[in-house]
Amino acid sequence: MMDAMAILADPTRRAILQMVWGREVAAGKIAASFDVTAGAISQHLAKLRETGLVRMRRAGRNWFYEADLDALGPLAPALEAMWRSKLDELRALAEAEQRAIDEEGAA
Amino acid sequence: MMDAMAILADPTRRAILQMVWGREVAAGKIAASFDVTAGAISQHLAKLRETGLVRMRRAGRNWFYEADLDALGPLAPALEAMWRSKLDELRALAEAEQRAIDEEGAA
DNA sequence: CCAATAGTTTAGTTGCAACTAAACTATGAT
DNA sequence: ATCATAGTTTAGTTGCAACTAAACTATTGG
Repeated sequence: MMDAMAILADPTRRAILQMVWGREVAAGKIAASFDVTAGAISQHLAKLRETGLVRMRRAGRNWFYEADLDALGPLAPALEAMWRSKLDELRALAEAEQRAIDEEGAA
Repeated sequence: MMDAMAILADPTRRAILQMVWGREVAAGKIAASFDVTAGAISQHLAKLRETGLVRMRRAGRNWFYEADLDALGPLAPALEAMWRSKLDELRALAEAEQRAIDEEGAA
């Protein structure tokens, strides 16, 4: 079996985890937001499930997944911080672009 | 290039990082503590270096490596916590064994 | 200058993780 | 019962990461 760190090494799996962070999402909805096959996503979900990083619940034909923050232990806050700082970077970039546009107008 | 998370997915690289955590260690000393070739360890060190996760300093024929805690960002405390809890587990295990021995003597 | 030491770098191999396509399972609707 | 939907599972392919062995670079010591 792969350890938690190895599971999180894959960018697709990290994106999945981010998607089901704090809320349940159906497998189909997850699969739809990636450009790989549903089978591939299902395999990623299976690995996340086997490591206990996500919980699963079936409701009719839908399988709802959600991150298990407790199982992630110290990695949970680390991931949140990384995602947050990534958002911060994007915001900073957007602001820098806006400034560039403003200065262009002033020149 | 691999991202920090992918770099840390490899158990050997994590063990190297733990070894140079908070102190400089020569490449040779690092390599000696693993059962793979020095070349393999050098390649791991190169990846850690390229990602900025370790710093390097040459002194004569020796190359000293040390973890760059700042570069690890939110992952630094997470790794420390994981290592600490691993130590805690080992300690708990050792204590349980000691108790078993004590009870055997008492029986 | 020559040999030894400390380590890196390169070329080539090998195993495994991620993927696709297709088969399969289970539920819901008609 | 039959078909559609939602998803998993399996079989097979492919690319890449980790490894070894060997060549190479740079420094120290005689």
